[in-house]
Amino acid sequence: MFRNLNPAQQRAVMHTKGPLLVVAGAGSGKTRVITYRIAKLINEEGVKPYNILALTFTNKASMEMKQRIESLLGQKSLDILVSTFHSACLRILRRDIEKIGYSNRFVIYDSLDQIALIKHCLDEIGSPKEDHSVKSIANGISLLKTSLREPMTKDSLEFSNRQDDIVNKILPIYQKHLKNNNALDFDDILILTVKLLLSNQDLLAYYQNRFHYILVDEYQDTNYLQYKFVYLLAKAHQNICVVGDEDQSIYGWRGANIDNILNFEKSFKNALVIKLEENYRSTRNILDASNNVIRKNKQRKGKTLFTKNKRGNKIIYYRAFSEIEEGDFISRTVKSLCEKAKATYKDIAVFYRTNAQSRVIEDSLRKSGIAYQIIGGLKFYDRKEIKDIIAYCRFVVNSDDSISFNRIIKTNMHGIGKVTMDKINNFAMENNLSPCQAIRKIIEQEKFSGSAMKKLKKLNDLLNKLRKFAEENRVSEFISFIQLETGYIDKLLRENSFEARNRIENLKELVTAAKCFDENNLNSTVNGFLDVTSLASDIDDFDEKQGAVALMTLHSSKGLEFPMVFIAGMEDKIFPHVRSFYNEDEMEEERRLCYVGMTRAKNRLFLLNAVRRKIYGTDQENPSSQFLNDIPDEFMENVSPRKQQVPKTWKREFPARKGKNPAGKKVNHPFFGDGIILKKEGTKEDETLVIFFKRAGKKTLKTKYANLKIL
DNA sequence: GACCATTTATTTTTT
DNA sequence: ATAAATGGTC
Repeated sequence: MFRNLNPAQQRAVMHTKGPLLVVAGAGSGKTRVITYRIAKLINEEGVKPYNILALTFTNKASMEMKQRIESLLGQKSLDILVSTFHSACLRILRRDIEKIGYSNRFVIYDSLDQIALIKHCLDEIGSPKEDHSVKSIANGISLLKTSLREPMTKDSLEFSNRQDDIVNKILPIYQKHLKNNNALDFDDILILTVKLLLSNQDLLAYYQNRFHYILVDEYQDTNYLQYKFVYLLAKAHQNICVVGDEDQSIYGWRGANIDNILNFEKSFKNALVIKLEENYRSTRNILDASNNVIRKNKQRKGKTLFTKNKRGNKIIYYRAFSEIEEGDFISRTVKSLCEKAKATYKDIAVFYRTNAQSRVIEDSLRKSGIAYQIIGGLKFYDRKEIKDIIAYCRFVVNSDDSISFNRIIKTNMHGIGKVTMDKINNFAMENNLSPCQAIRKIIEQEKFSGSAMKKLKKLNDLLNKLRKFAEENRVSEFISFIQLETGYIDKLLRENSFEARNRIENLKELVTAAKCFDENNLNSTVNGFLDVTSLASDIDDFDEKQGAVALMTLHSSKGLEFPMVFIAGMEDKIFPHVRSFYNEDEMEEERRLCYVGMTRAKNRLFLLNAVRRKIYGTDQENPSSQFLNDIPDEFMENVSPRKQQVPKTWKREFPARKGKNPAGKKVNHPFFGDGIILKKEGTKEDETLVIFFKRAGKKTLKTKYANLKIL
């Protein structure tokens, strides 16, 4: 059975007892090792499938793993729990969250709900919103929560009491509101699970005993909480196998902790480390070029992949004049690949650094009549119309959920506006009531004047009607009922625009998804459906069987492979992204991202960029990506229209004139916009400028990198 | 409360 | 360029 494994893979499969770290390079047969190892546990060691837990990050990865295991083991495999971290934790919480003082009817707030809640918090403390970007606060909150260490052992979540920054100030208020709304954000799902296990030894023992063998995929992307969760479960039996590759860690900005994999041997004593360094995916040219790129990083355990595959074609480098021409090159090449290299659309993928880049490429593909499929971007469950309907669902399940209630009001279908809404919210806050209780009270006491009262009563009746219907019908029927009964569909029909019709299609799709859920779950509940929708993402249903070129960000490409890959926008400031230039760790992460992108390609790789490109409406000229400089000529062929000089370093459009004080000069920065120089510090290489930007405020920048234009 | 004009902020985002 | 959020008027 294990003949078709190489020696390293065999060792990984055979080591079934005790901690094991498999450092699996790109395309080194990682999935094969995982599935064979599970097969060995069950077929040869007599381990019950029920005692095995396999953790992944995405639903797609877990579905794929399920399929691979099933094709190897058949029926037996169905009892293995193959799940994402979040859905595994969610199961645990739904069962036992009451043990730590929460109701198990909690709802899950996604990133958009989180933003709405943070805005509410900012209002509450009277902090002017323009001082801070809500998104960056959300990011800060998540980073703080996922790296949280001590508070989990305490009774309440206590966070750093430093009041000097907005994140620390907002966090306790934010947590208070989550609790009041009986809602958890994504991070809470992990935090509270760990907290639950820490505070209930019996429960912990139960799960330790249940999951005697644990396997974690993409271990390099775990954050502190996920590490803690795995550590707790595996602590007793130590049968923990993690698979990962530090060179493919690209979610550091979301709190993924690369140290988890770098320090695995410290966390689990006597761990065996096996490196899988033979690549079965890419041609030698592609692999060698990728190795040259990743070699520059310092934060590595260090490994060099090799392959017995043939050398293959050289990587193609094309420097276009504009982003439009870059797109046209892709279209042209896709066509010729399909004609000459007998490729089909589904063999081809285009990666880019930011979602905004996809539009130009789409335009070009569409013009050329090439079918394409975009992965990522606006998620299905993030669409306005979907969120609106889901808000009704949530509120029916959990009437403490003020975010959903606010959303229902904002659908503008109940004739209740900002004034009435504020009154309700204030009344609720003053009397410490949930919005639902507040309405009931207001109606009882006839608190408002005629028309507002009437509308409120009507809304209350509607909500009661929905509640009743939900109890007596299946989820899909309920979703359909909401769409009709609230007048949501009617309103869209009346609009009669292209956009409205599109929204109606999406709402139908939602009903279909619910039907699917009903069919798969005999006792389907609204709450169960909400859990699925909360944890769903778009890459989950990416189907490579469709005959279409796949377009996605480099981040989304992780874990996938394609015979032919284009990476567009390989320019400094685009990729590596401008925000990484001031931080070495972030620059290393960009480099890993480049490595991930390149190693997706099996046969052909095309690296593209443009001399000029329109960004946010203005033209920008960027030198080609510094990562390209690390690919030796022997692996890459330049087919650009004209030999073009590729500046090795950034153009210094603002040379520091000797002795002259630049203070007071007006300058323009490509990212921060217009500003005025306040003062100069340091000299030569270390020279920095303190600049006040109209939009971005005071910034300190290195002259060398800032790429300023004098105005 | 609806509508239009103005302002603002735009990395990546497995869950 | 562009979409979303905010602000002002009717």
